[in-house]
Amino acid sequence: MSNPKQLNGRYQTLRGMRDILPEDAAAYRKVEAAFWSAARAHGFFEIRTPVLEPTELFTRSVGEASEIVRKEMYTFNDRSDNPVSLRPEGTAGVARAYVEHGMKTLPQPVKLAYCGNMYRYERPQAGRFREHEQFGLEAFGSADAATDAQVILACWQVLAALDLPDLSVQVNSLGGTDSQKKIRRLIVDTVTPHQERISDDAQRQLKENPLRILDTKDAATREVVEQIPPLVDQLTTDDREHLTAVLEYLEQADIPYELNPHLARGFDYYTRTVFEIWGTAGAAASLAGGGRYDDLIRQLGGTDTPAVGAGCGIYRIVEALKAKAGQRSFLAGPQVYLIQLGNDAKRHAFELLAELTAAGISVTAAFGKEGIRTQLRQADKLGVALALIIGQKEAMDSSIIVRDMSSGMQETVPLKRVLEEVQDRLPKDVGPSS
RNA sequence: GUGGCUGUAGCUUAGUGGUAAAGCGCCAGUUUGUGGUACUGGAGAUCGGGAGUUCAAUCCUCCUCAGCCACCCCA
Repeated sequence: MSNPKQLNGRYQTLRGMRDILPEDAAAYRKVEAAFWSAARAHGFFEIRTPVLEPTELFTRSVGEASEIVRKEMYTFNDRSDNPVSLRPEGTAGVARAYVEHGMKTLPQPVKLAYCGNMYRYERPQAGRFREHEQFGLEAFGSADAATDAQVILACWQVLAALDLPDLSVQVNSLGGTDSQKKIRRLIVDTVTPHQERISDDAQRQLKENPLRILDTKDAATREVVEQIPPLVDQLTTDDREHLTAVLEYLEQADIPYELNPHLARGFDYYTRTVFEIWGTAGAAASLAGGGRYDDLIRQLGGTDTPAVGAGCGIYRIVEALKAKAGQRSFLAGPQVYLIQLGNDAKRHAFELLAELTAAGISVTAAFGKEGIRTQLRQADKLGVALALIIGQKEAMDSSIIVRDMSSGMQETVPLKRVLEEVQDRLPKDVGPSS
């Protein structure tokens, strides 16, 4: 409908989509590495599921009435006219895979980790895009509170490993199936008499998903919400004990948490424990969120299986990382710059390139450039540790100049010995990231 | 989906009702084969797109698209 060419006839990314440039990509790597390391430490196995799923998978799991399903899904009919959607979140697909592949026959709990792009057709805003990368953990087949705590712990450890300041873990319980009914009833009964005072959004929520009213930002609505009696009192004894146990485990692991009775989540499938981890920007940029979903597997056609999981937004974590005082770039450029002067030298240089790269050394060269000054200048800008200079003279007697870029000291060595000379002089601990 | 602000070279910005500047970056050079400083030159903008008003619009009006911010919601 709209013209795809916006920038003077050139193409640009779709709304809410963005290129992740090398600088940020390096930070993503860093975060992903921290995640996989924690996932491995906690015994989670990687799973990769499709980006595209039948639309019904999400309407069933995330919820027909949820904001996400109502207006934020990329939904369309494929060429066979089947309604399909880009995944708006990760849990549904993993849960589907658990059922589809009969993972109930594996030793329980089955612990799965994933990392991938999620899609939501929203209005872009700070920390929110239409495509975003998320990593997550899901544990199926354990109803134990310790499993809830382990998922929270794992997320916490990822963020802590990245040394993010001022993290805050928010925990609440929405109750199991029975208590949740009572809680919804209580909210509706308390708020309804004050309907005129609450916002339009809240009135809609009251009908569609009363739990959502809990975290309203509207001042007037908030006042009404404050009148709701403590929800903890509505929990069944089992639910209350479960919550208490989760909190006790968190304490044991030294995780500073806050019991937040206003915490609710936008997916309908949550039962009992829900949690979020906030960074310095508070609720406005929750870095991670998740909870227990004991009914989901059955709703998706599997046998009754308790489960708990979490998802974390990588870009938000990257933002928090970059905001840290004195944070340096994670970009790792090449270590060695190959300077060649003249055609003979260029041939030798190319041979050398093959040899050094095969040995795992990160080498770069600008073969189109001539002139030593230009090439040195570029080597400097790239911040390489060493420059290797080969000109006519060196090409003739099979030698090469090894120049240390920070000290300016250089030495001519036989071509045959370059590899070891380079290996000797490169800082050992600093390798290319990845 | 709702509301507010914004839109000039790759980036950050200046500017005028008569078709545009600067800094950074990029490219090339500053007599001999050596960088980080300095200097010189060059490339690069249909002033987001479209329509309108006008003799004339980058500058005025409208529409549209995009970006930013907030709400809804979420990572």
